[in-house]
Amino acid sequence: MLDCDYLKIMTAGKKTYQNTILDIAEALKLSPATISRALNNHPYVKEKTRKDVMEMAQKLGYRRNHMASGLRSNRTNTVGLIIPRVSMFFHAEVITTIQNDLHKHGYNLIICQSNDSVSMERELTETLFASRVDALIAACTLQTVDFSHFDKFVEHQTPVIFYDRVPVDGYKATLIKGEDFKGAYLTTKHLIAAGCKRIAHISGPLTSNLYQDREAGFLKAMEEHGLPVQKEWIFHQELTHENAKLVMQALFEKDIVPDGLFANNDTSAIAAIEYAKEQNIDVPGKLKIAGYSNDPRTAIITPSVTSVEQFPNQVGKRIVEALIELLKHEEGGQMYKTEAIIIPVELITRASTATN
Amino acid sequence: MLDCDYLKIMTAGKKTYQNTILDIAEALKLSPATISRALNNHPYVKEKTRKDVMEMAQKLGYRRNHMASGLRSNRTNTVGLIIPRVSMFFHAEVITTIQNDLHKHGYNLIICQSNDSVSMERELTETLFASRVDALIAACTLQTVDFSHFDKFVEHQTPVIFYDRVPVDGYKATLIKGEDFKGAYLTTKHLIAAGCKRIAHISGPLTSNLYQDREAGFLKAMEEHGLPVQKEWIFHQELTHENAKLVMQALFEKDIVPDGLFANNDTSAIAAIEYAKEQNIDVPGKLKIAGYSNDPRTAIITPSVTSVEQFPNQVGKRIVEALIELLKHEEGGQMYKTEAIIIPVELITRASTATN
DNA sequence: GTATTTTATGAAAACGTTTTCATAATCTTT
DNA sequence: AAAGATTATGAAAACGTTTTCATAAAATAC
Repeated sequence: MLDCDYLKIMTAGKKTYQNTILDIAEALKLSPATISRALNNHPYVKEKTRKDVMEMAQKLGYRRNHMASGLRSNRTNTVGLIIPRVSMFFHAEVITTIQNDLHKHGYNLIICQSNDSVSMERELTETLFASRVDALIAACTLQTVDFSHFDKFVEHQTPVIFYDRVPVDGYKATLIKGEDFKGAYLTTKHLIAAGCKRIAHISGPLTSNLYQDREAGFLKAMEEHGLPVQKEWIFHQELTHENAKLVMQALFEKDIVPDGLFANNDTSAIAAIEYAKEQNIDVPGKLKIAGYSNDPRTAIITPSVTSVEQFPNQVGKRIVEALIELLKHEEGGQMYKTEAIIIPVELITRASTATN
Repeated sequence: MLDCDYLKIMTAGKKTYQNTILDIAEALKLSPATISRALNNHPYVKEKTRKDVMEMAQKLGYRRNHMASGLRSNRTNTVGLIIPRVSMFFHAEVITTIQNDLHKHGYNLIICQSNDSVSMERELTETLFASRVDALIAACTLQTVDFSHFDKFVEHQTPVIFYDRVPVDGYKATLIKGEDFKGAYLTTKHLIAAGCKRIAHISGPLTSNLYQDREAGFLKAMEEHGLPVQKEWIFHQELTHENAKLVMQALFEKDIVPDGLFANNDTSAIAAIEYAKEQNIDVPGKLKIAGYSNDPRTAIITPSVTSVEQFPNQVGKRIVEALIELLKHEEGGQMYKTEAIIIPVELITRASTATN
């Protein structure tokens, strides 16, 4: 008869076959406290004990109950993420990196989509707060101007990181943004250098800092070159395929038509290319087109589209870096970085803006 | 002096300003049990009481602690998801729907990426199991042939749903798959009908049921039309851009070249189109090309690429439907659907396979 | 060899809910 | 009006950890 009393635990007629810390304690004639310490690499536990515990845990197929431990220790090892939509190229890439990097540090990621609805975004902050996430990452809705639904996290000392679409400086959260002014400035200058004199601009809603900054960049470049800006050639709208087509129609049924177009996302730029093809408008001969985000489609369409690379993987990487640092010195340490983290952009020039 | 004793709770010098069920109980002179029942819409609670509780909860900014409730009730209202990569078009779309639909039913989604590594996939099952997810959704690695790391969920009565890349029938889990045989069969027939006689086939690793089924569909169509299948024109490989280009080089440096290509994903098909452009091979004149998945890029490239639509949103929708049903009659009910759910496919024909 | 520090363990409380059991209050039925 | 059924509430245990406090054992210092 072997001394495998503990095996009874596994086969006992309990409703659940889940082994707990108490089962390990019983099997080894130790207290639950010691088991917990051993499993958590607490310094005050004998090497031999730790080894025994680890082995027994393995043997019993023990798995820590995250809810119990989270309840007691007030940590969940879970980070929440709120984004408009998973399936946008830029965001999909950012998420990929965030999830991979967080996993390396032992954190889970709960992903929630606002579908670009402010009320949904608001609701999701409730859900994630109730889930007691250790930190929150958010790319807000374009319509989000009031950020008060994030206040509860700040008050509760939970780090919040905004990226892409961020609140104004001064909010007690970490901000990670791209060089939107510069991206737009470079693109516009590039169009001008390629010979464009009458440049139209498809922008997003000005409720978002993103498009404010880009428009400023656009205007700066135009101004520097003494080019007139026509108010009715700047469009503020949701950046969809359909809207972009409508804009093109409106623009090209007039007598004076633009010879350059700076669209604020690639979907719009692609729609413009398609319209030009349909109407036999020569791109880049008669009209040069640039987009934003360097979506893979820009490289594939004919003509390929000049766009601004935003390095989504860099964004994701920096987000996790910042987060881990903030989570390290919890209690006491700053819950946010005082200055925004800026991710550089790069203009990728392609056929749609070529000269000759 | 107003009777707002309960306000003290909010401002008391506690370390955390989190209000609990006990605070509501105290404020209303009720027991925590009643509060809990009121909040959970338990039938045995007076209408007036429920109203009072709701109001006070609102007033105190109460938010349920998911960990505490999960610990006690053994439910987390969280579903785990394991996929190869978030940023693949098909998966991004599936996730979008899953997350949105699950949220409607009050479930959170923890998304994990295996990066197509079997060992990572194995590790993630551990993590998600320890998190006590109420259910698991998985799209496995192409190399996953042993599914034993999912056994713990099955044994623990936790529903598991596989999609896209699934284990053989008979595993105690719900299976959701596309009509892979049919998709490949239709595509091949279409190529043949368009006049192709020498069709090459870029397949994935045969470790996955996906590519087994598709290859069977391809072979069936070829056989039906009495076309010879050349072993060396069937390639089993990781479906990357680079690999596809290599295949094209290999194929077109021979004397006898194919006049049709059926690629098992769109990335490969697009790579083939690019190669053809570089080498001035007329598509669809000299070579007709078809892909799989109906990635947005297929519609945009010139020539646009024939592909197979898999309806990712349908897939996501059906996954959640099945899940909710399984979770409803927990305890006792089946933990899986005995027969696989099949999502139809549709061949989208485009310029790359057009005749004359 | 005693006093002190350091290391190692255990007992018990705590985390915030849910749920069982008991009981009180109310409503039906006779 | 008594008996039974139903509705409404409370007390207390439970979920599986972590952590505080106390104390025992070992190591170090005097």
